[in-house]
Amino acid sequence: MSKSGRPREFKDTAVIDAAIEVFWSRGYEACSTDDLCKETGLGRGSLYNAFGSKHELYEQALARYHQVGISTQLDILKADKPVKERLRELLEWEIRENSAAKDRGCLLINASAERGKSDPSVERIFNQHVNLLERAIEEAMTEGQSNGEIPADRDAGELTALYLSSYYGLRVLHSGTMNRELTARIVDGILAAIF
Amino acid sequence: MSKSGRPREFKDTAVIDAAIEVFWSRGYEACSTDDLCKETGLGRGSLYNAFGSKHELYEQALARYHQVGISTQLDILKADKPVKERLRELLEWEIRENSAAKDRGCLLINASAERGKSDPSVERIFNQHVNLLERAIEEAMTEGQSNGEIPADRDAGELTALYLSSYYGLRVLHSGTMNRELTARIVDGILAAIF
DNA sequence: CTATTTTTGTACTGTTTATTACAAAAAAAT
DNA sequence: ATTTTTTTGTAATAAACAGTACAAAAATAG
Repeated sequence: MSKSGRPREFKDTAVIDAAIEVFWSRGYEACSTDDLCKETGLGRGSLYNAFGSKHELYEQALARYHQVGISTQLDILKADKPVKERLRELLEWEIRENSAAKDRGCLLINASAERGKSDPSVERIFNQHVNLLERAIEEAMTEGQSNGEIPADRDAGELTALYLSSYYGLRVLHSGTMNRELTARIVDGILAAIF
Repeated sequence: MSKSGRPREFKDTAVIDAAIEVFWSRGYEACSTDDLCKETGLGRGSLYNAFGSKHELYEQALARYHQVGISTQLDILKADKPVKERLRELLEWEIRENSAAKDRGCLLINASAERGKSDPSVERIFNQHVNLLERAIEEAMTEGQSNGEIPADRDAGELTALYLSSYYGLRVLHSGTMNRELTARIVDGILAAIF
């Protein structure tokens, strides 16, 4: 059972990774299908044959970025370490990640800001990402409270919301201002507020 | 000394306000000069004669949005009230503001996410906005410490960074997820962490 | 080899884009 | 009333856009 003809000359994931780079650097509207062809190395025929449209490729790029990103973040939050270390390491991961991404910030936040109100698929994936992160943070908080790292009389939901919002603020302010002193103070301030 | 001919049929500020609405709803790249003409009510001739280009109108829109926004936020932060009330009121202002803006969030954050890395004027105005906000928050924090509202042994710079990042996270998460329970918990969590 | 299937590059399509050109209109100055 | 200055709407322009058509190429299956 297989009538395979000529095989593809590219790996889908490599193309999507290249597309992530393009959308990350220029955003959705400012990048053209020509840009996508050039950066992925595909011709128009191949690109449209494999992905259907610019928007479908965008969706796959966001989905992959989400997938990779959420898994590394959840790994950090669920590691077998003191809660304080995990929460610090997530913040430090963001610092490194943003540097590696040339201060372009988080692709999902950028997508939400550019297209969240006009593209339901962007809104959906952004919500999913935040939700998974929020749940993992809350688990860490309650764990910290039951092992004595965090005062048990504080509201776990509030602690979670505080950390989550500071984390997203960090991402926006770090890439937007590139003020390293400010970001260092944010990291210290978040941890000092919880522990 | 004035050789004035036919006077304008529009007020510049009204046109810029209409342009703010367009850029806020669609972003920079996704909105066309036709959109701008339709929403401002100007013909192409008038628009180009008065503003020069789409980008120059964008710059004026961002500048006006910044001006109006920073002044109301600084008014709240410098009001003659307990520091705790001021800091709460800024968060509550954001809730109302975002609702009034139909969950489109902050135009400057959106602009920074869409174009911060490719448009120097966006980066400049975003930095200026954040800086003014940061300074006013720090003033409020040190004032709170000297009048006993805030424990004096905590680092004012860290408290400022914490509040600022949470505030920006609130803005992003509020408009991005439209999760009202989360935003309420963020507000409570920020205040509980400082007072 | 031949038949079949799929990929690939190129040329093309029709639309939309930002911006300009320009003449008619409208007001003010003299 | 005529000149001067500016605004205004329309028409035009050239480039860029997302997407399509299609034939040649390349591989497998038999």
